[in-house]
Amino acid sequence: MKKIPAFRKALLEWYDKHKRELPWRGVSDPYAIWISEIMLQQTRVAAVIPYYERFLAAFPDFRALAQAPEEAVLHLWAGLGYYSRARNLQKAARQMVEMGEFPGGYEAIRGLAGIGDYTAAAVASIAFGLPHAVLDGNVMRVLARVGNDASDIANGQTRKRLQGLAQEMLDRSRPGEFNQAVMELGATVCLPKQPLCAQCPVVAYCQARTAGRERELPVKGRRNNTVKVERTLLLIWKGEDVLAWKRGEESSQLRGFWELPEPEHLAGAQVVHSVGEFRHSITNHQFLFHVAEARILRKPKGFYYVSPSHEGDTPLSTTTRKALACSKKWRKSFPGS
DNA sequence: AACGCGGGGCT
DNA sequence: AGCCCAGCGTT
Repeated sequence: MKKIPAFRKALLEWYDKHKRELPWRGVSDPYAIWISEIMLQQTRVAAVIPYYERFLAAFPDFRALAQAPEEAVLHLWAGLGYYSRARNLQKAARQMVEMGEFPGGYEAIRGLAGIGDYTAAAVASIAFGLPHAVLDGNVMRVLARVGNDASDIANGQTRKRLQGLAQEMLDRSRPGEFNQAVMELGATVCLPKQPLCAQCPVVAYCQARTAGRERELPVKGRRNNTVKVERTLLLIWKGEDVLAWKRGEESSQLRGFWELPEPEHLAGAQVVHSVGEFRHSITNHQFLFHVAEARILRKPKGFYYVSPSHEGDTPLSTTTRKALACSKKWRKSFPGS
């Protein structure tokens, strides 16, 4: 692309004036920047903010995080999704304790658990001012449009080329802010469906806009169809406690979280009544959960009565919490039952 | 290269 | 009803 210096200048001036005030903006602590970047992986800013505040209050530095019980970390992460991020976070914190410090170079950062190309470049540039360009969904969209590039961004070769282009565009005097400026543009102006080109500081450099094709870019390969599944969760009370089981180490998903039993688990369970239903969609599955209260004669092996109100040592899965909410709502409409 | 992983908000 | 989101690790 021509006029790269002018592009950088226009973008950075816009960023200085229009950037959103976010809790991790203006922070210089690499630890805090790292936490924010991990939370922001595939997760919107609005969802991250409250988690970020709570997490930093609970674990102010990598030593505190390294020492914490995994249950406490998962509890603070519950609801944010992609739980391997939380486990890798703690793994990386322990790596830092071994190293004696937060690593200050790109390769060392890239070697930490849960850190890939994107996050390594983000932390290196924002926390340490190193000249590494980030490439995420926002950057790919902006670059594909600026260059009017109709290549499939799901393709590895395309990504490699875009990574090179991003590196070429990077303002080496302000790498961290330039990276954030491109992402900010993608998040607030260069939107996927309806780009706000009238507000765009670099519209003059956008070849897709010139061609009138900005809404058609970027091109992305089609993904899997969604699968619909119907299931039932059982609430079996013993006083204030409810019967649940814990996902063990062998579980590939939601490891360490507590789940409610289903009829298949409990051959002898007698359903008392239904308390409602809720929808829950994850990745390409769309669940409809029926929720029922039930009774059993004897506690089955592998199940325990846990207290939903003392969630500190029993992280509850989102479906468990939604089912408990159904029960609470049902009780409100049928008091005394 | 393809897939699994959460969950929510917007179109 | 999809699409998309400051992606990463495994196979």
